Amino acid sequence: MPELPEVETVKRTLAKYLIGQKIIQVSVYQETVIKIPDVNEFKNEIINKTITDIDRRGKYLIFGLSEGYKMVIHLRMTGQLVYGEKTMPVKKHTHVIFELSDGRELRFTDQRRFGRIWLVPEDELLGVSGLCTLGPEPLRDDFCWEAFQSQLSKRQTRIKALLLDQSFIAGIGNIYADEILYRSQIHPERKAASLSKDEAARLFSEVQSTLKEAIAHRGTTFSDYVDGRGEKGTYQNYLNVYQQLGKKCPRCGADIERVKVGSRSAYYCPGCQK
DNA sequence: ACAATATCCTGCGAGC
DNA sequence: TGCTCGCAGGATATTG
Repeated sequence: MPELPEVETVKRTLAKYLIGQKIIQVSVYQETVIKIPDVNEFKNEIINKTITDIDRRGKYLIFGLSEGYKMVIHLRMTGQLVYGEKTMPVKKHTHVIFELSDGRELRFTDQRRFGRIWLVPEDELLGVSGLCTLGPEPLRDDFCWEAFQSQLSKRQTRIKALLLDQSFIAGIGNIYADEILYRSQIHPERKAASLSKDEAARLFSEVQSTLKEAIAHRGTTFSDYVDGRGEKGTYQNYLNVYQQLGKKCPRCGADIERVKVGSRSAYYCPGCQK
């Protein structure tokens, strides 16, 4: 599941190779992945544009293109964006291939077909669904403790559900929500407003440190995730609770348990998450 | 405005 | 062996 650390790693690996390259040709094999505009217009508009920069907002990748265009890509669950030689075997579920000016290719594959691509003029970027309602970026300097605490105190939903809400905070998915709550020693079913100031402060801090550590380890590869060069991450070796059912808590030795929060699994330690 | 739930999609493993 | 069922979860639409 590409969450903030995985998308950030894809961004960094791709930036090394793609900036300055021109898109020579594009093939679309699964039309539903192109959200905006329609496929023919997408092809016409993107050909001969140069990639000027790559940015990330939450789990969205934003490619700056020449002539003031932006291409936005969301990998959702199983999306992969890999740069490499034309001679690489074409994987099943390859939906879009971009041919680049250096003779290599950028390929978008997505087993579950949840991923989406938008191409818009710069001034219509906020028209990309989800982008304009995105909450604060947790690793930016302007991630604000006062606002975080104030928002928490007003919400009756369970804390795990709130961490997954992209309009509350951008970039956290199921893996890091569980890991962040474990490190903060907070039970996933606690109501957000019930957290003490100390608990909220721990949460605010662990959101940032967990995501930073995961980026340092190039993300978590649980099933599908690979970076922009097809390499797996290593943070799966450092998980404390996510998918660790039946294992012992590294902190207190209790058995890790699982509950449903909404329709998602939440893994936690019943011994030390209160 | 907020909270909770159904929906999309494919592959995989469990159970019979 | 081969079938069905449940599970995995990001974001959005819908319902209460």
